[in-house]
Amino acid sequence: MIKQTQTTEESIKVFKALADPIRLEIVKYLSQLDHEVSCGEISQAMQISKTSGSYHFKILQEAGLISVRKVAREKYVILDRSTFDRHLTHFWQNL
Amino acid sequence: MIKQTQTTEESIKVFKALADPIRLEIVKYLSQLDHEVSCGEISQAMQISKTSGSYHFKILQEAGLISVRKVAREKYVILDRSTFDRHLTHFWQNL
DNA sequence: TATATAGTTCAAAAATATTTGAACTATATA
DNA sequence: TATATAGTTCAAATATTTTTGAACTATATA
Repeated sequence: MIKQTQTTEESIKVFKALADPIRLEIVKYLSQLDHEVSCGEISQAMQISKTSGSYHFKILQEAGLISVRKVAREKYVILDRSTFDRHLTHFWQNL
Repeated sequence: MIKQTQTTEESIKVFKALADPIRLEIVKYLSQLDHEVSCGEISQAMQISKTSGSYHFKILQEAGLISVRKVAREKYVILDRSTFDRHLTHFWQNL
């Protein structure tokens, strides 16, 4: 049993990040693939501009919902499920 | 095992509703008491005006996170835990 | 070297969300 | 009946979020 701490601020960031249709679709897409995917591939799949993609990835990353690996020109993202667990799955425990 | 359906729109409403410090505090307060509480009592505990309270309760209600019972002049609210379960606790199952 | 590709940054515009106070409805009580 | 209480509604002001395109950095490739 692991003791969790999280500030209200962190939770707000997570809920804000999930409170947008594009970002929720990105999460759904990543959860189905369940491996690293490049930002370009995701932007294409979501039909959004790269500028818009860049904005939304930043918000997801700052909420801790995705983690990011830079490989040369490209950026690969993957879900960080521990953050979902902490804030969603174990919502009542950590409130 | 119960089959769940939920639209993206519903999920967005829930996450938006939780993406605000006042509303998250209201949820925390209600979860600790775990029984019906009047809007007035909550507004007082949160130190917000009744107008602001009214606004936030509406958003929580429209997201399905609280249910409401009107008794004469007063309005009593209580958490609807099934909505939290559907959208948070069982996030991955229902995505 | 020249050109293409992946992604970022910036500022302006547009869209949404929140706060505020005044006026309101409905019910309770002196 | 007069007054107080609980909560709603409205519109204006403010704050925050999202979109957009142009200019940019860094890397790859012809």
